[in-house]
Amino acid sequence: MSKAQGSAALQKTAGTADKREVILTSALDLFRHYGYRRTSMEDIARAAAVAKGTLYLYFKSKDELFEAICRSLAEQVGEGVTSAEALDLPLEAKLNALMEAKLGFVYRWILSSPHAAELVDSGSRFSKDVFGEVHDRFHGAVRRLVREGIETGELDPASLGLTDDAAADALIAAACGAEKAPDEETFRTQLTAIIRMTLRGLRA
Amino acid sequence: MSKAQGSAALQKTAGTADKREVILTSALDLFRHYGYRRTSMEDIARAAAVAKGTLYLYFKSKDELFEAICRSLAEQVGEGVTSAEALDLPLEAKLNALMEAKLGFVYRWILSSPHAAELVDSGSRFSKDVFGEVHDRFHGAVRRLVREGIETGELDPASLGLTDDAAADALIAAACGAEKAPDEETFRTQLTAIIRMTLRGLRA
Amino acid sequence: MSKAQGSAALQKTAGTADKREVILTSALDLFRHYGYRRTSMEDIARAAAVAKGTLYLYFKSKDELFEAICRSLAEQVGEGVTSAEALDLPLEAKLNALMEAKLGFVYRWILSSPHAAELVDSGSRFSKDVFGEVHDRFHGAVRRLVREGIETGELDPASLGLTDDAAADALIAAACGAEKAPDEETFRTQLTAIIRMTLRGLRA
Amino acid sequence: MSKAQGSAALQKTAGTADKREVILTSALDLFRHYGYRRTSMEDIARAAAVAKGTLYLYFKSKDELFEAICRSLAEQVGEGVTSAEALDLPLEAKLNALMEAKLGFVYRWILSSPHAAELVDSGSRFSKDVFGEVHDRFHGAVRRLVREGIETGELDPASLGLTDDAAADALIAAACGAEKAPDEETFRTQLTAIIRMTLRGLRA
DNA sequence: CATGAATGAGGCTTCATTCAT
DNA sequence: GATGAATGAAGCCTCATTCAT
Repeated sequence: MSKAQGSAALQKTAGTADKREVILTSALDLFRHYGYRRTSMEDIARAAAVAKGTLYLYFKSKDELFEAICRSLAEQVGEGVTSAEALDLPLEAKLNALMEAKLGFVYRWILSSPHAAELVDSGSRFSKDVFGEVHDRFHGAVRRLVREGIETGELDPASLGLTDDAAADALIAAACGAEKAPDEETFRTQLTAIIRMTLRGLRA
Repeated sequence: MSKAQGSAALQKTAGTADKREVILTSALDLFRHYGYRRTSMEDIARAAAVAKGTLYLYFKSKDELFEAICRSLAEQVGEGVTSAEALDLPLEAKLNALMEAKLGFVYRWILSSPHAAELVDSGSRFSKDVFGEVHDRFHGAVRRLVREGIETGELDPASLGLTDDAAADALIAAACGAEKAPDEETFRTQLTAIIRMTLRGLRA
Repeated sequence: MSKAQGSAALQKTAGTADKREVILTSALDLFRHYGYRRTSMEDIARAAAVAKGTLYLYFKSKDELFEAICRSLAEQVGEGVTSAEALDLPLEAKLNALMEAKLGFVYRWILSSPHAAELVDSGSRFSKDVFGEVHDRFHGAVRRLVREGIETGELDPASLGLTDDAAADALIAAACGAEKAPDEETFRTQLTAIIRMTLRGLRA
Repeated sequence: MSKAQGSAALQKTAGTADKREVILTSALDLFRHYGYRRTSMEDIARAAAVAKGTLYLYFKSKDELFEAICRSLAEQVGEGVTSAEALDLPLEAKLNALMEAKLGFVYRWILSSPHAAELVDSGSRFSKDVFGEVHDRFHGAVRRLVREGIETGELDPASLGLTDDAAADALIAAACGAEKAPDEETFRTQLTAIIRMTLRGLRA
């Protein structure tokens, strides 16, 4: 009924040019709160303060609307990762920045939702394609960072019986574990702790 | 259509007494393969070789059927954790056993499915309650293990600026990151790597 | 609204075994009165005194329901043609019987409807297949009849510059013109007149 | 999508004065190819290279647009019939000319379309009114022709037990049967054959 | 206990029509 | 006059759930 009346009011003041944006925002909001299944196109239309038919002027179907949301998020994450990659920082700080860029953003926008998992799953049909590029870039950045650490003698995965890449992958996997944190503060605390622990474990 | 004809035939031979079990098994199977949304009560009935109405003799609703599955899984995980806890092993081996008991089982049954996320999400409404107890027990076990390690002088979280419990929580979080592995072998490899890295990081 | 309340009441007394039949009858009735487009599944359900969902237990879609109607009619026409073919009558009488079997039935059930044309067209996607067999049988019967007439010396299409089959085809086409009659009496009168005229024209 | 892009381009060069004509032409084209239901106002607008709203400047509704098409066709048929009526030809030739004027035109523009039936039906609500006048004129012309034939002694419907008008009506009905021909050549062949047969049947 | 035919609310989508620019 | 973004009623279909047998 009045699921998203509040945000509708706020967004109504937005110009008509970016109605598409309003729809995307409203939809993401509802998906995060109620999940993909439980959010009907009617709900989205109401939240965006447009008619149901209007949604179909901007998105061919509910699925495509969802895909557009994902694409938009992926883009933002991508930019964050690229920025972090350009920073000139010591190893641990840079790893933190990279992880924060990737996981932090995703965390704040998606995973903090009670329906995070379903959202990710609903998109699983295409999320490989949508999130693939940014994921690869992130992966590459971490691997490079690890290799640099090895070259400078700061890291030594071999002493743990790990190849360079296996170490990087494990580093990433471990950091991802922080995503399950119940709130953002915990998330950040855990992410830092994990990175510190694992990096120390990899040190020569 | 014939989604689960195969298992239906197999299960038909089961006694009528454990029809409830057959339904649970068939449903889990379908949920894992097709997701919660795309699995209809009709599909489940067919797979379990019973009539649709029969499902409602054993479970009040689709949601409750799903909850029962979760409860059953939680029970099995709980038993595994308890067993692992009772083992008399060195620190790293025991941590591995505990993690394997908790994560490995969940991984094999849920997360390895292409619809893992949706399943986890579908249960999010109540998963706290269902998985809460086993989760707490697991958590307690790891914390105890960490404290033991500190007492024996093997671990020293303080040197990383972490409290005992924060270290245990980060350990768990990091291990959970392995759940995203694409296949079981990778999962096991990464789990081992993560534990080795983090434990070494925590060593005195 | 109350489009077909009347027939609904009548049909409600029918046994549940032939609910499929009730649906078919109700649907044909509505299609004839209101056309395919203007008849909604809801209307049909109401007329058949069943729920909307029930329709889908018997027919996969609106189109398929329509196809089933056509198939049923084709079957009945086919039987009529077969019966007429078996009769032992003089040429003109037999031609009349055949035409009546084919055109008369179609006329009474479909073409008398103000939406006849749309119905035929709606089915055009498959009507070739559905009505094809009966149409061919009818065609063959008329052609055989014409050839017999020629053999007995009663007919002589050649004197009009027509081959045997062209004569038969023209005979059929001419008779079909009667289908446009505004009422059944006119239809029958015209059919008789057309057959008499054309046959006399073909006589030796 | 690009249903009628081609003709759109061609028609774009037309002056704005006869935009109405362009719309009519484009719409008829689409109706013939795709049927009334499957042709949306959007399709028509695109094909006519105007905006959707423009259609409503010239026609109050989709139905009225269709009615205008019918009216335009009726007018052309009417002119054809009037021309044929004025010709000074022997009986059979004149009948052929009249039939060709009426049926041939309709055939070429409507009935040759795969959606003929639906079109005819879509107009059934008002086609009596639209096609009524031309139909009556045609009817009258044929009846007069028959009466002339009787007066000159060329025809003798009474010998078949038919009144003058019944004979004329049956003649028309029979000729209409040719409309179902699959292609124009067959149509013309059958029309000629039907007229020859029936006229010979009516000869004294 | 078991069945499965029946239900009907609810979801997604289309499209004729309107109206502010 | 012309536009095309916006509308919202209406249609088709799915599926969790019920209940008479």
